[in-house]
Amino acid sequence: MIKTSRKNAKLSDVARLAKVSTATASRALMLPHKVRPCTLERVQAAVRGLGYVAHGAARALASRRTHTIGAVVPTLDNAIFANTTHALQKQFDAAGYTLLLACHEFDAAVEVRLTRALIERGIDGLVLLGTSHDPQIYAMITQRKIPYVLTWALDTSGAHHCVGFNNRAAAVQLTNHLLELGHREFAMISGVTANNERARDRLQGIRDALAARGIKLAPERVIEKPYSLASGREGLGVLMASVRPPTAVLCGNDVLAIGAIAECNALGIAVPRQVSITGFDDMEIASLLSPGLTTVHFPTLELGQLAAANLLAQLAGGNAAKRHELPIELKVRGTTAPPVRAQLRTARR
Amino acid sequence: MIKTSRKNAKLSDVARLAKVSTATASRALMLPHKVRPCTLERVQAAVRGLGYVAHGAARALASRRTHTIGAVVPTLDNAIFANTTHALQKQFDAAGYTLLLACHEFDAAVEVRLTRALIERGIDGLVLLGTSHDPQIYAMITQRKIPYVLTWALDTSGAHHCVGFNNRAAAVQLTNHLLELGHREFAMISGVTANNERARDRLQGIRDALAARGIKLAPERVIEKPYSLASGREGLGVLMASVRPPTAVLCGNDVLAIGAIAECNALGIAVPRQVSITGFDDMEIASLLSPGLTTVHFPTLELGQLAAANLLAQLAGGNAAKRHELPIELKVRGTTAPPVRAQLRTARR
DNA sequence: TTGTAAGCGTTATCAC
DNA sequence: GTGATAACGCTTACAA
Repeated sequence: MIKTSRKNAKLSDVARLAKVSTATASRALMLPHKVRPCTLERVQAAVRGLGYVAHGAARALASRRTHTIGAVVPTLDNAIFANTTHALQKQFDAAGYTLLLACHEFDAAVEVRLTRALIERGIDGLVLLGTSHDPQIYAMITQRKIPYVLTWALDTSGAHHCVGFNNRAAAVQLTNHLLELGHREFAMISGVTANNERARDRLQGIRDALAARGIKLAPERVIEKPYSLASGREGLGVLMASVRPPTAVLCGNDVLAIGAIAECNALGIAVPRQVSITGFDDMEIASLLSPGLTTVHFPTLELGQLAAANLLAQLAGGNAAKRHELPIELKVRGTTAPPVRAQLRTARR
Repeated sequence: MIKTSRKNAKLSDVARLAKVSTATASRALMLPHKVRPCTLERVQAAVRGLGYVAHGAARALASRRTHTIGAVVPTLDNAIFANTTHALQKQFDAAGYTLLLACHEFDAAVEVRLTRALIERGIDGLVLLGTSHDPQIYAMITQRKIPYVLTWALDTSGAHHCVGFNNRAAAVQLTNHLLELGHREFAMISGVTANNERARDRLQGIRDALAARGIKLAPERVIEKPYSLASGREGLGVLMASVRPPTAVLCGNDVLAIGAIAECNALGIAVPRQVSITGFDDMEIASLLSPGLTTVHFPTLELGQLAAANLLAQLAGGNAAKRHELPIELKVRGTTAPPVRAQLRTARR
């Protein structure tokens, strides 16, 4: 049985037991190859014998590195962010870094506060989700020279490292697909666009793609709601109750899309025969249950991996790409025929 | 414009600018009421002027508190853990603590390594998911006297603080419901039970409830697979292809259940007319799309909140409950009639 | 290869 | 209420 001493062993205890100086003991742990094998062995034995665990704060204070990386994300309630965060943690762990996590729930002021808290705790690097952030945040990390990477969206200024998706292009692609199917009556159930350039970019992409065909997205055809199933249901209800219901409803993310489909089911509206529901984000689950669903898939795990790799490269002093765009994938499933009313409307023109 | 000095301001800089000692400067920040208002004002002005941010490592070294709490969870890929983690982070943040997060992906050895890493980084408290952990983990946190709380499951030994669910009782409840509907042919698609007492408890609860009625769960009626949609599909396929397919399939979690339903759809098996699919965990999404689904709901957000509160109470030296069981909820939706074959089989006996 | 010793930036214990 | 000053436990020049 291991003897449990009153106090936790310190490096000096290890050094004494191994009959070396604290400097050598430290080296044995940090740079094993810079120490003679037999002394290394003695130190390691002492470490095991005492159950020594390094004191991170002391180590950080002396070495000026915490081996900790911060991540500030909107929320973990959304699978896409949870996945990405998971991937981040995994990659960082593999590189010997621990993850400090904070969720701001789409509140810009909270984001500033949380970021400040992380910096104060001490982080060697920072992952920020999205590109639009309070100037205070950029000021803090710039002044303290903390390496960072923006994820999910792509920075247009060229000032920041970023690895992400082109949300606008994704929206254009999805909209064009629907246009080719013959749709002309569009609507969107969008996430809240405030403090969320991903939501804004998606909405803009749709507007742009439609504008290219001379179609305008009327204000009453754009519903902005928080990401939730209930929002999706409500949004669809409002849209379909209007005098001129749309034939194609684009949803800001998978949760909204699922809610919209559920409401269609509840209202007896056939999908996609009467209305096409499409959306952004993963939706593996949704597509399983509603096989006709067309979506834009974003590889969130790869995003996390590459974002982590980018930041680690910066930390290693290597040459990390300033901008890395990940490809998205349009997943067309089920029917290719346009909804009934879309055909009628188109024909009438 | 704020002047950006070459180096980050230290407390001694603040003290000099405010014309006080570092001791007073420190007090002004830590115990504002122990300092005369006018000096407090001077210090605060200096802090603002210099953009001073405390050095966490130095602070932790001197005060022996990191204001950081660690959480080791299986994964964030599963919504239930992501939700709980989100709630934890939120609660801890509100109390001035930052969250260090690690995911072990159901690997016991990784869990030990990650926990050690968190301890090494310095944590004031620890949240562990589940009750079954490597003895090394308990040894480390006990020896270092780190307050901790076990979550999700309930500790039976009484040795640990825990706040969680009675997974076995939940399984009994769900099984009894199916028994009352007239089901006699049961099967389970379980998660991997190794290193997962939640999965084990659920399986055991089903076995117990059936045994009480003299029914045995045949080995070929228990399929153990990782939590994934694909697993659910495969599992159901195997079960229904057997010579004597079950009428009631209990799924270890929502993801497996959704997969099972999807496979039913693909195979043309009517749910719940030909087979009842039920499961554990949230399933708000699944139930929206397959209204007949009966599930056991676990309030994961409340769990996170209460677990955090328990740990914070311990940290504050207060009296935290040693064991806190959260109620689960059986959500019966849709049909109450037993599946067709179940009726036939029962009648034949 | 190893040892000596000077920090790292705070907090906390004393006196005053 | 405030100010010296000694920890806190480790890393890292610099010396040997």
